[in-house]
Amino acid sequence: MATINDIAKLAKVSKATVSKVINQHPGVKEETKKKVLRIMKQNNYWPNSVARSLSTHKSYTIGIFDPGRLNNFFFREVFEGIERVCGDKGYDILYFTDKKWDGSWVNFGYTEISKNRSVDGVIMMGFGRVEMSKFDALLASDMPTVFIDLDLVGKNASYVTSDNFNGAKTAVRYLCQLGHKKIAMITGPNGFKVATERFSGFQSALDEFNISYNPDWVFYGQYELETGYEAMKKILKMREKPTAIFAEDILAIGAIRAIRDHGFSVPEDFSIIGFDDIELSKHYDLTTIRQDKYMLGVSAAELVLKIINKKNSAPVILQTDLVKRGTCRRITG
Amino acid sequence: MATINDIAKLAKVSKATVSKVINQHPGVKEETKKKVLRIMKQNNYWPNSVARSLSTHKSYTIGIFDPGRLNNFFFREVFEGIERVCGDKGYDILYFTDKKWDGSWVNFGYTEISKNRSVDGVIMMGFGRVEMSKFDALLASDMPTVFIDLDLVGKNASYVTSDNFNGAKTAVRYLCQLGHKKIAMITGPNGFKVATERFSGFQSALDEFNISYNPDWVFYGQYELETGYEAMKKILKMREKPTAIFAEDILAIGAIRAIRDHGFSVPEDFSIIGFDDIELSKHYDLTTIRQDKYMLGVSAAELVLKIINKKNSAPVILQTDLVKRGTCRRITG
DNA sequence: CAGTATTTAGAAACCGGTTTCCATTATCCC
DNA sequence: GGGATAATGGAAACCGGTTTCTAAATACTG
Repeated sequence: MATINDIAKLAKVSKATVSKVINQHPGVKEETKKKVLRIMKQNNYWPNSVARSLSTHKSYTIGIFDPGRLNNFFFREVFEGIERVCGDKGYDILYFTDKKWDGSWVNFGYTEISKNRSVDGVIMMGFGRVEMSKFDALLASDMPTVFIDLDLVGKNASYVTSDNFNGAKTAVRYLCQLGHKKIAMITGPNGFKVATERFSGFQSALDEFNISYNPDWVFYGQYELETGYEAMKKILKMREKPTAIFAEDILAIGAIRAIRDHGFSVPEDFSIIGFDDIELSKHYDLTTIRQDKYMLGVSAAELVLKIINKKNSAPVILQTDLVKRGTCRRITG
Repeated sequence: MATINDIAKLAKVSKATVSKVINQHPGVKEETKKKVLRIMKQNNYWPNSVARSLSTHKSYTIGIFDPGRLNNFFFREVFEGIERVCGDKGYDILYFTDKKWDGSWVNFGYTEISKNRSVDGVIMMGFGRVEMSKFDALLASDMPTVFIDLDLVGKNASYVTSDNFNGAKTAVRYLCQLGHKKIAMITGPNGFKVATERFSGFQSALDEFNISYNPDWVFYGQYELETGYEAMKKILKMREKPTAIFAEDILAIGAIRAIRDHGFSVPEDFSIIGFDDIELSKHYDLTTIRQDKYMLGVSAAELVLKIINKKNSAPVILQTDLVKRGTCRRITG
């Protein structure tokens, strides 16, 4: 492949001049610029990214850290949103893999890893609220950073998330409006930001309707179908049972399966409302709160590009929608 | 961050020596090596990847092209397999986005794009059998390349795929063994390699059981639920109906939904067998042929690393499994 | 037309590494 | 102890760009 030196020779100018033409710097006569451009075109020349990165410390690359492996149901859509925006702006995506370092001494955190590759910014996704100190250096650094679903900010760091609180509140309010007074909640790991916020929304809606909340009807677990299934099994054994259940989609689906497996049905015996609107939910006709996952990715990418370009970096909170399908019914009394 | 020059100064040696230590080249006295290593450790130094790439033309990075956006149900798992292997070997993943070039003149194909970023190899996924000439340059180049589900080979190119022919054959044979003689097939776009192979497997199994195949019972379309749904609707209107249907999972699920929506049931009225074993299939209790998507990713990554290391590059064909669930039944007569 | 201001182009240093090749030093042998 | 040989370390070139700074060429004054 042609290099800048080849082009310089062919155009009988110095590489400095070629570089100026490439980068549209002033101080090159129109005539020479034309000549250089012609030669570049003839040779299908484009400056080498790596060399460019070395001298500019920029790379037209956005890094992604995703060590927790963002929930399968989410990943693809979020990634697609990121990809769309990055592509449109000419950026590629560097996905940092979990490496097992060869017992080498280096103690590289996210900042060092990112700088070592000269990425222009990073998107952090799939992190829980664990070991927050791991982010200190990154937050303090000048590396443009956007967290997905983790409300961390810094000089050059911000975040995007769905409005989990209001989304959950809408869900539970909807159940209340349908006449439900006994509402259970099954949710994710206790420390997770999203789970915490949704739980607050749950409580807030109940308050609004003057319903006291029963701690026995709140279950925590992993974001796995089994968690919902097991929690529901417990509910089914209770003397006093709730009439409705609020749970993230995959947990809600687990609950539905437990209900059916035990000879009951939805929504006749229990109303169920989910959160997320994952692909699967349609197949269970699950009424749920929709998060726009694609938009989450789009927003994250746009935000990191803004930070890179020194524009405003206010966090982005995406609104959610209530998607009414068939798992909730009105009850009386 | 410390550079090689800093280390050289601190250790009172030349950067050439530091470089030799880093790369474990011979010709450095044990004593100096120890000293240099100590200084490196003290300064948490690790050589800059970009600079390294520039001089070695290697980057410890695998590129991925995925313009067709590999089927949602596949992408995540395949990607995870790739990621696992790359991570274990110290490679990161560069995901090339679809860029809209700024009307610039450059006419860069996959080869140029890859070389421009100095990736060590590329994995091509989500491509159909369209415009094969786009791959000519890449196949002829020295860029280590692995195609997923596209049987292209070259000096430094190979591929991984599932054994679609035998997988399909197993599926249809299973139906035949259950007594079915009237079998329909719904499949993907006509030009796609995987669709073609599966169709051959379908035919081959029928031959084996001396069953003539009815062209009216073969449907092509996109890999979308609706395709299966619509095809099944047509089947339901036929005077002579098949008793069993073979279709890729998402199409099979579409068919199941159509069957149910029209008041029939599975497997009582129709036996259905799928192909892929996507996440959704469990939820429909779909009997299907399982492709190991994670392993597809693992194999692709391992293969590209082999090519990079000048080891053998024979294509990898993964075997499939019959997963018996509840959508097929034995019929008599 | 000489003197000054402005364009324009290029030389050189730099980004942070690797690698070749040569000079020095240490080791070996008789 | 001197000469040959092997081990060691560094200078310099290179990878392919960007950027600064200065020199040369051109244009503008009066």
